[in-house]
Amino acid sequence: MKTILEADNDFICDIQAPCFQMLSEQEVELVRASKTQVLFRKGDNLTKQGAFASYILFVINGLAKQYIEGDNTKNYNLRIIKPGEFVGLSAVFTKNTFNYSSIALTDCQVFLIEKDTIANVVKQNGMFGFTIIKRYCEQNANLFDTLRNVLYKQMNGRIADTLLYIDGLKTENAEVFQLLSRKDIADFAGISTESAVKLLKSFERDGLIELNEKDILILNSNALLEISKRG
Amino acid sequence: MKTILEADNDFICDIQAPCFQMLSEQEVELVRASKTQVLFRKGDNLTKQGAFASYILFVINGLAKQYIEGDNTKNYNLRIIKPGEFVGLSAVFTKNTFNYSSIALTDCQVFLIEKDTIANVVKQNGMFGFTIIKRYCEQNANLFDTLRNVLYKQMNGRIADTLLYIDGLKTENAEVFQLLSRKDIADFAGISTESAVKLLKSFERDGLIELNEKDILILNSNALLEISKRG
DNA sequence: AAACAGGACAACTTTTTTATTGATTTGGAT
DNA sequence: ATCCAAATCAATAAAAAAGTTGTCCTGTTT
Repeated sequence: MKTILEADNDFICDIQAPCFQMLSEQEVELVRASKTQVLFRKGDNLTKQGAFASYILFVINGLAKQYIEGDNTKNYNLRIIKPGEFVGLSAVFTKNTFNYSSIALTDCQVFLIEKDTIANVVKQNGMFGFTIIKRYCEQNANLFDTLRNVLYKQMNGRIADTLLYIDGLKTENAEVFQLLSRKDIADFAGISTESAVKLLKSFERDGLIELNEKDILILNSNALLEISKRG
Repeated sequence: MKTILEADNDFICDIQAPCFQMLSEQEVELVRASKTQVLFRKGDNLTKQGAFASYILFVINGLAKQYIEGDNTKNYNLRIIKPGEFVGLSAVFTKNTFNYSSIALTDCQVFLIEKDTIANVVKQNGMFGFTIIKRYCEQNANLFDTLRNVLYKQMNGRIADTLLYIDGLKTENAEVFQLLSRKDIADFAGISTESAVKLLKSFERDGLIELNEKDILILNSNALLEISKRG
């Protein structure tokens, strides 16, 4: 008997995502043979910082949150992982362990591909390798932005940044703010929850944003951009 | 700078657990070289059903819960994982993926050992292999009990079983019941949460147990044993 | 030294989750 | 057809978590 978890496996995850289109029949077969599909429930960890990474993850649908864990309970949120994105790319080429954790914000269909398989396909297929490298570089560039953010900006700039970033996801995922608590937002900005709450209220008072329960509407993105730039 | 996550790594996890005592200097070195230590926070997944398993986990301290995921939201709890126990033994020898999920009930210091390493050490050291097999068999035997439970017993028997099982953990972990919700208990017994609540109350009325907030005191274990046997 | 950014703490409110209870339904066994 | 075990549903209560706000403390900047 097939459980729901396995059902329609072939149907759902036949490798239709754009980035797999450039693979040859034989290469697709390689990937298909080594992959496994998993339903991560809301709240499940997709990756755990420090755990061995023998595979990469490719998110088919659902949203997840990638973060680094510090001491005690201080996490820093790095990004929202969207459908069509990879998690754990660095595991393939260098590091043997995940250097961040990630957790499902909604149920996520994900498939896992063993790193040897990806490595082999990359070696065979330059074009595929190219897109992988490109993605990896993008993530890397974002890391630099993040670092700059933390190093040089203060509260206002950071939270403005955070709001603009998350707002950018709203086109594809209108409900994204509903999935995030004030603590989540604070952890994106790298400030305390209380400070985040206060800043949001003050932005609202200044007419920059509007708070509807958990949803946040950006009223004046130029001003926010300005605040973000000013730091 | 060392983060708390890494600090005292060598100190905490030098392989002092009984089951590693029988390893030679050189074998310990093998394990030490391939292992990584991770702090799983309360609520983190130690394993995810269906994900690739390239390592086994050894719990140093903390408690976790192992369960199988069904369709929708129906989970079945298999066991409480205690310090000194392995998770994912089957990954080493046969299956390439975890066939259950597990989640930390408290913060857990765990170390992860790559499966190749364990396999090699087992091949070298018969005595170590023996204890690994022994543990594996124990887990297996418990699985049969579980199966029998599900197949042949009804509510009363199942919840009596569950209570006796969890109560057995109280000697080492007095607070174990505090870590479990009524849903957790229901998922151990494989019944609905509401039924679990009602049965617990009825057991209390009959003087078999005493409910103090989340803690449960067994007053008449013989009667519970009887109920468990009767099924 | 004064001003400021921002975290920590405490008190409190609101929201969400968990627990509880009774009523109703379902699907087998008898 | 009837009885029973047990799930489901619905309403409510209780507990826990999240959000909010004000005050205070600390380390920097000017």
